[in-house]
Amino acid sequence: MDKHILVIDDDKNICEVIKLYLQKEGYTVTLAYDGQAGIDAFEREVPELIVLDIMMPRKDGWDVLKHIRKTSAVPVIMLTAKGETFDKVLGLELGADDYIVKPFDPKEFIARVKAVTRRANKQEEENTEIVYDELIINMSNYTVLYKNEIVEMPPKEIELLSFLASHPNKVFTREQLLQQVWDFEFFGDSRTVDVHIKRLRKKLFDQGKNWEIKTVWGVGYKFEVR
Amino acid sequence: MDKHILVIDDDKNICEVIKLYLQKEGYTVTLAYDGQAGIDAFEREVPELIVLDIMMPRKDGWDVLKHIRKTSAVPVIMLTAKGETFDKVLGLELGADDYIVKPFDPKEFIARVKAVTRRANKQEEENTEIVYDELIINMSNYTVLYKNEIVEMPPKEIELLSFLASHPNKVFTREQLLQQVWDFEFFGDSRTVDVHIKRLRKKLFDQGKNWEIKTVWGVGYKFEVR
DNA sequence: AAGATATTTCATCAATTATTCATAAAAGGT
DNA sequence: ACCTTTTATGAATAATTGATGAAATATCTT
Repeated sequence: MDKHILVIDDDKNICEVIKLYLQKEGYTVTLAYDGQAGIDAFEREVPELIVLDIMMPRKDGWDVLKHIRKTSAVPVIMLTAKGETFDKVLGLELGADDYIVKPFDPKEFIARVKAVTRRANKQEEENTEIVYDELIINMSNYTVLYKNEIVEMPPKEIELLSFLASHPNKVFTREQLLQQVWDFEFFGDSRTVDVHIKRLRKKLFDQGKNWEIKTVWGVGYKFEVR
Repeated sequence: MDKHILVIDDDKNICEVIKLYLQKEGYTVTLAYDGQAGIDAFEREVPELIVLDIMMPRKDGWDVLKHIRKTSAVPVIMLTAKGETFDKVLGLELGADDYIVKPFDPKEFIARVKAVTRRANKQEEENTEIVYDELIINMSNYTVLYKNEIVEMPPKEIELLSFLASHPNKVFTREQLLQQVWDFEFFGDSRTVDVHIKRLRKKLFDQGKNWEIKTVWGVGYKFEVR
């Protein structure tokens, strides 16, 4: 994942502040100081999210959004100054994902950014089908096919399998898995992961497949593909 | 690793004291006596860590931090005088990594410095792949490839190998290795290192490779590259 | 609300890895 | 060559970590 965000706003101070916050969260940030520059940057960089001010000289935020939506479903958060009325209907129609009123609380801003990107990523994940040889994980209908047979599995197991399988060969600690697959802030027993791994292995047990859920002793688990 | 630290504080006495402690730990130290000088030094030197006082004339610590964070994720420890309240929220938002209240205990200070740098280095190391000819150490998979074959190894050995290999030609004493590769404060037998070295050599034994884990008599070990 | 299903926790055992120790071997100094 | 210091190594022991079945909770269905 690239974690790249494009910020389009003619107020350079605001840009800087936003950039700061986002960078602290680990995002790479591109700034554009007017609508046209924003469109150019967008076409050059393929960001994961766009933060877009409405009131800008020449090409305003609505124009930019319209333009972007012609070719892309990238999530967009609109910025609007206090006092300015935000036309929700228009926003909705044009496909804005959220809007924030300036001046805003940094925490809230970050929270919204995360919410929107999470939603978007999820949607992406939900529509993904992961295929390894005879294993097909389909997250849009929560089914797992193994050797052409449907393997019945509870959701958590599917999610865990899906997460591991979508990052092949990378080792994750139990803590990382709990964070990624379980709820955002989950402080349960890390043995929980073991149990789910065990069940997955039991259900998908077989010789001679080209992948395997492997234990990395003292570290965690990985979905290993040969 | 450069082990270079930049200290920014207008109190020259404190600067000197800090410098002393840090140098005793083997760091190279640059001092800057006001915010602007600090920024200049930062741009010139690329330190591994910055120690930054908040209350300074003209450009205060927050300004400096803001400036630095525009371009860099270098770890920063903030200094704050007793009585002064440290705005944790602001600190967190701006991306400070830790803060220490003056006057401080030298031991604690050093401990924090080490903790912060360790954290930063770890993150860097976790995503690294080290390649020497026919040896490939991948820390994100926890795998070692030697002559295109996976060499199974317990984690400690991989970590030791990885550490040595990522500092080629540098000699480490057993004590240093215990500190760096083992847990922070590990007071075990230093022969433990020998045993792990032995096992590594056994597993990676071969003639005519362009690297070697070499014993430096009376000192320690190094990963020597020809 | 009862029953079914899913998830988490827990206790125990087995497997793996880490550490220590005793002894042998090697290196350095005189 | 001889003695001292340091390192290498094999084997024993200790400590950690993982797998697993079963029990306890939580969640979902009807």
